[in-house]
Amino acid sequence: MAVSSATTASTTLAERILDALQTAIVTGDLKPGDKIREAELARQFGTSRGPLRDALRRLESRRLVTNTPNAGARVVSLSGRQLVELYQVREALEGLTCRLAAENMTDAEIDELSDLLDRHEAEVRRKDGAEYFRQEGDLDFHFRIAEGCRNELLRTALCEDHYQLMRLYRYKFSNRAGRPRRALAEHRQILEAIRDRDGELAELLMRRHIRNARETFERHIEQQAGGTAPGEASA
Amino acid sequence: MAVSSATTASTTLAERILDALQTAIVTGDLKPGDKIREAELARQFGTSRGPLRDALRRLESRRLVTNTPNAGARVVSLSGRQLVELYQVREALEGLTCRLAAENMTDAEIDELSDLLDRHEAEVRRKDGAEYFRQEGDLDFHFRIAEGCRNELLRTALCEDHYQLMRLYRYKFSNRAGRPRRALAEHRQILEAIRDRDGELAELLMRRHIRNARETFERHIEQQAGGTAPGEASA
DNA sequence: TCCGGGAAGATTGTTAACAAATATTTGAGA
DNA sequence: TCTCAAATATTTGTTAACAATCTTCCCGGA
Repeated sequence: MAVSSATTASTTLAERILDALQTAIVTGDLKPGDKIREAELARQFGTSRGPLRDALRRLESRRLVTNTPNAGARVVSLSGRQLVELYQVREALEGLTCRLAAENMTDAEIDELSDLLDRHEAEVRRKDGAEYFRQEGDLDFHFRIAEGCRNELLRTALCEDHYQLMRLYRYKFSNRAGRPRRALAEHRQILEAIRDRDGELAELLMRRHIRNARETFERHIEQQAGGTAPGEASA
Repeated sequence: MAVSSATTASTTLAERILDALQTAIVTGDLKPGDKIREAELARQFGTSRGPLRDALRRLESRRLVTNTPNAGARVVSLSGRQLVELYQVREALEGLTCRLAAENMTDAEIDELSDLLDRHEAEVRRKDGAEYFRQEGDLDFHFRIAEGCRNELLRTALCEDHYQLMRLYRYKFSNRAGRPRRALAEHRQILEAIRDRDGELAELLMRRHIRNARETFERHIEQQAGGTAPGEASA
């Protein structure tokens, strides 16, 4: 999977469980709101509850799991409002990230980013390719930029926290026909600003890109108003 | 202590240890770079290593503790560069926060914020008061705004993560004579923008406020160039 | 039929002992 | 005296059992 970063052979058992659980959540094997029973999962992974609890605490810090004392853990379930909050924060954070990336990425990294967009363009032309793009390709672009910003705090916050949440809810986003193509065009614009080392413009374009995605999402949930908020357990 | 939020009687043992350890780190009982021995601390708290490890994982997610597998945990030790990164992120995050606060704070909250600044002004007039202000008062202002922004994601990121790190390094910041007074003036400006419900201006002023603090800090570490980076174990 | 109380069951929180890895000390050799 | 390696000691990672809490289901009463 392009986005899930390296599957490094983790040294400690808790870390391996963390990776496996995060993948299970993000790919949908565990769905938002699902109860997580420690004993059951521990048996499933062939370990004891200790390392599993350890992994759960880390997932909690990444906001992929919520825990209520003595009552247990569940896969996170965000309301529409919380998803809008996530977009608001992303707009500020990724705007900064993109400006820094324009200043700090190497020429080689920029060339690779360009290649990535070429591949995305080819994939968008095929129907299933558009599906792929919608699901993982878009985030791949953002991943690269976060890696290019040379600010470890930002990179971690985005790649390890925010983007994993976005993956979890990706099937809710950018559903409108034509959005993938438009998103790709926005990516190209951003790339050009980065290539010109125009940090100010890169920030502006990235903010607008995310604002567009948010507005698409807001229209989406407005359409099905009265219905259940996405990902929330039906009340 | 004004800043440390409520000392709620936590339900679970791990949470109580978390609070106690965070306080110990942030107040300086445990210093940056200090090794954390699980057995020793567990004995100190009168518990076993289980809940203590649990608390350590959570502190790790708040970036107050770093952990290397099989080698143990240490109190975080940020380089000058990492502190500048922290300021960069804060500028983006708190700018947004302040704009939202201008739109969403209640009139009552704004009045309380005004009272807080009055108290700070009185304290700045006394020498030791200036000291207090430099240490905790400044952050208190930022705490209130984060609580007023009505975005839970932002509030948590700032109050639970970033501000605690700032407290840890507060003795490194704003050391220049006159900075507390200037910071207080900036706070007043921000408050007025919030009272006018001028989100755009509030964001701009908050960003400038943090940028000023960062530049003060950058001059500070430039002065002692060649010396050890702040908080880093001397090489 | 609906509501509340309480016992039984399941689940999480905590503990202490064991296994594996890392740090430290000791001593031989140059 | 210094360096390197082996052995020892310390520390972290993991496990399984015990305690406390919550959830569920059943039953009696209105």
